Amino acid sequence: MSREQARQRILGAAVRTLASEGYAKTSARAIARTGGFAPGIIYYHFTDLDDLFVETARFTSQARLRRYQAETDGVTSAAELVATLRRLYAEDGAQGHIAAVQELAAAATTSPALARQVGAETARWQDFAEGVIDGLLERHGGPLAALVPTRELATMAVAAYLGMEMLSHLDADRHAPNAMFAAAERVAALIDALRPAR
Amino acid sequence: MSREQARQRILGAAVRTLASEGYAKTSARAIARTGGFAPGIIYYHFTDLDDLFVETARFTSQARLRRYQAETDGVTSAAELVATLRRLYAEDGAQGHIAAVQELAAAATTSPALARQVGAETARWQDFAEGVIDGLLERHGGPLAALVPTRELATMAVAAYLGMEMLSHLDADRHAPNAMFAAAERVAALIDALRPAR
Amino acid sequence: MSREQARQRILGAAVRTLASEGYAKTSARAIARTGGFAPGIIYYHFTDLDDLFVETARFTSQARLRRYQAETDGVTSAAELVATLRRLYAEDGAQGHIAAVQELAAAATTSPALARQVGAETARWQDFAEGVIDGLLERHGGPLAALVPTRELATMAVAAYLGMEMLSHLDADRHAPNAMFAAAERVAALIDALRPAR
Amino acid sequence: MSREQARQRILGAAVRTLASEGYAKTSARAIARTGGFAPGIIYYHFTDLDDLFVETARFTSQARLRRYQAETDGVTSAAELVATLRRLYAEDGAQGHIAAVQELAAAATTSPALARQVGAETARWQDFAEGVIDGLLERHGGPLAALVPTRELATMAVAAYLGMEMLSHLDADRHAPNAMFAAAERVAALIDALRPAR
DNA sequence: GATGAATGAGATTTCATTCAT
DNA sequence: CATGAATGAAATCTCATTCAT
Repeated sequence: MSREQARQRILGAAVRTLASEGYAKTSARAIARTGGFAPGIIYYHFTDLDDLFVETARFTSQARLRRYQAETDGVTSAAELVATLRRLYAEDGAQGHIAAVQELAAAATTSPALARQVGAETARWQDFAEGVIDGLLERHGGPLAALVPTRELATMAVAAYLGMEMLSHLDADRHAPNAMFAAAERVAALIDALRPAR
Repeated sequence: MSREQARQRILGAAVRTLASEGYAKTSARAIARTGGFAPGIIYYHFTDLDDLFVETARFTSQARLRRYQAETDGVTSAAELVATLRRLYAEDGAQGHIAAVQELAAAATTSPALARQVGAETARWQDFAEGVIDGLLERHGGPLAALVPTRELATMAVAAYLGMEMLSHLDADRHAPNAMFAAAERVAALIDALRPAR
Repeated sequence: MSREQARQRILGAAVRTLASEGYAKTSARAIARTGGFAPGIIYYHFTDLDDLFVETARFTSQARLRRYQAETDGVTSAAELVATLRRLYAEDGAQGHIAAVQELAAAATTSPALARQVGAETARWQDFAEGVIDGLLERHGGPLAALVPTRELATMAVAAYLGMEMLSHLDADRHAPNAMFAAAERVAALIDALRPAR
Repeated sequence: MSREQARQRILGAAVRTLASEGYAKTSARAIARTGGFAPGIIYYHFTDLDDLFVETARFTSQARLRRYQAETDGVTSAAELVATLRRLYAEDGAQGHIAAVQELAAAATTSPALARQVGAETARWQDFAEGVIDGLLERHGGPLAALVPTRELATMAVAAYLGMEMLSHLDADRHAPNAMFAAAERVAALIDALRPAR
C-alpha cells in the first residue's frame, strides 16, 4: 500500500470512529479496530494521536468543503441553495462528517494545536458561506441586499449548522433538521419572490 | 456538610471542569481537584461518572433556564430582548454554562442516558425560546408575525447559540459573538421599527 | 437494641452475605446492606472485618454443631444416622452455613487469625464426628468395629462434607448430594444388617 | 515471547498466586508480582480477571489430570493405587494445584462463568475417578465389586480430596493427609487380600 | 510498510475505616 | 447505640506509545 493510501486509510478510520464513538472513546486501538489495521501503524504515519486529530480535522473538512463548493457553484436562487444544502447535509449525516468535526471541536478544549486547526477550518467554512451569500445577494439585487450583514450571517449559518447536528444527535428521530430545512425552503421561496423583475 | 450541599459542591465542580478542560479530561480526579475534595466522595453521592454527568446536565441547564426566564419576563421589544440576551450570554461565558452543555452534548455520543437528559434539556430551551418569540410577535402585531415559523426559529436559535459557543471557543479573541450580537441589535431595531402604530 | 442482639444481627448478616456473595464481595457495606444497618456500626461491635470474620466462624460453626449434637444424640443405627444427616445437610444448604464456612476456609489463606479459628472449629467437628462413629460402632459390636480407623474416618467425613458442598455449589442442579446420601443409605442398611444378634 | 508462551507464563503465575495468597488477594497486581511482569499484559492476553480465572481452572485442572491419568494407567491393586495417589497428592501440595482449584471453587460464588468451568473440570475428575474405580473392581473380581456404587464413590473421592486440602490448609502441621493415606493403605491391603484366587 | 507483544501511567471505581452528630 | 459523610489506598482495566521482528 502506498504511503498516501495508508494515510488516507487511517484518516478515514479516524473520522468514522470519531463520529460513532465520540472523542473520548477514539483511542488508537479503536481507530485501528475500525480500519482493520494494527495500532502501531498510526505512529508510522503520524507523530502522535494529537497530530492525527489535527490532520483528521484538515482532511474531513477540506474534502467536504470541496464538495460543497462544487455543488453550490451554479446556484442562482435561495430556493435552489436550500435544496442543495439539504442534500449535502443528508450526505454529511450519513458519512458522519459534521459529527466528527463536532467531536474534534469539543476535543479542541484539550489541545491548542487542534483548536488552531479546527478554528482555521471553520474560518474556511465561514468564508465559503459568505461567498455563497454574497453571490446570491448580488444576483437578487433587491432592497434586502443592502441591509444584510453578510459576514455575521455567514458566521451564524456555520454556527447553526454545527448546532443543528448537535441537537439532532440528541434526538433519536432526527426530525429537527428536516423541519428546519422545510421552513428554510418556505422562507427562501419568499425571498426569491421579492426579487425585483429584470 | 449536608447531603444536598455536598451534591451541589460536586455538581458545581463538574460544570467548571467541563468548561475548562473538556469532557475527555473531566475525570473524577480532575473534578475533585477543581472542587477541592477527594475523588471517592463523588461515588458516595452519584452512582458513577455517567450519573454525575446526567445530573450535571440537569443542574446547570435548569439553573440557567430559571435565570433566562426571570430576565426575559418583562421584555417588550426585539431590541430589549437582544440586549438582555447579550448580557446573559456574557454571564454564560464567564461561568462556563454553555461550554459545559456543549461538552456534555459531545459526550452524549458515548452515553445513551446522557443523550436522553441533554436532549430533554435542549427541548426545554426550545420551548422557552418559542415562548419568547411568540410573546414578542404578539406584542409586535405587524405583518411579519403571521409569516414566522416560530417552532423552527426557536430550534434554530438554540442551535445557533450552542454553535456560536463552539466557534468562539476556537477563536482566541472571541469576537464572533460580539459581532453577531451587534448585527442582531441592528436587525432588532429594524423589526421594532416595522411595528404598526397603535 | 441490646448489645448482644446487635452483635447477633451483624453476625447473621455476615453469614448470609458470605454464603450468597462469596468472601471477596463480603465487604462491610455488603454486610450492612444485607442486614439493613449502617456500615459504621460494625466497628462498634468488632474491631475490624478480620475480627468479624473470626467471630462469624465461631458463631455459625458452634450454632450448627449444637444442633447436630442434639439431633444425633439418640441415634442407634447407621441408617438412622444417615437419614438425620441428610435432613441436617438440607438445613445447612438452605441457611448457607456450610457455604459460609467454606468461604471462610478459603479466606483463611489471607488471615492467620481466621485460619486459627476455622482450624479450631473444624477440629471440633472432627471430634464430634469421631464421637458419633465411636458410639455407633460400640452399639454395633460387629467384627467391623475393630478394623475401623475412627479418627481418620472422622476426618474424612468432615472433608467429604465440605467438599460435597463445594461440588454442589458448582452444579446448578445440586443432585450430587442427593445421590450420595441415597448411596450412603444403602451402605448403612448393609452395615446395620451385619450387626450380630444380641 | 510467543503468544502461547506469554499465556502460559500468566496462567502459571495465577496458579501460584491463588495457592499462596487466596483468591481474594489474587489481584492482577499480585499475579504480575508473582510472575515478574507488568499487570497490563494480563489484559492483553485475557479479556479480564474473570476470563483469566476461567482459563486458569481449565489449565491447571487438565495439566494435572493428564499426569494422574498417566501415573494410574497400569495400576493393578488398591494398595498400588493408594501409593500412587499419595505421591501425586504430595506433588499437588508442592505445586499448589489443588489449593488453586479450591480457591477457584470458592471464587465461583461470584462468577457464573467460573462456576461453569470449575464444574466442568470437577466433572472430568469424577469421570476419571470412576474409571479408576471400575478398572480396579474389574481386576478384583471379588464379591465386593457388585455392591459398590461406583459413581457415588467417585464423587465422594473428589469431594474428600478437595475437602482434605481445605483442612490441611488450616492445620499448620498438615498431618491429616498423611494419617488419611496411611489408613487408606491399610484398608487397601485388606481389600486386596479379599481378592479371590485365580 | 506493517505487526503485535509489552509497558507504565492513569482512569474509574470500591472499600475499610474514622468521626462528627 | 446508631448514622452516614468523608477519606485515602488499592483494585480493575484502558491506553498511548515503543520496539523487535
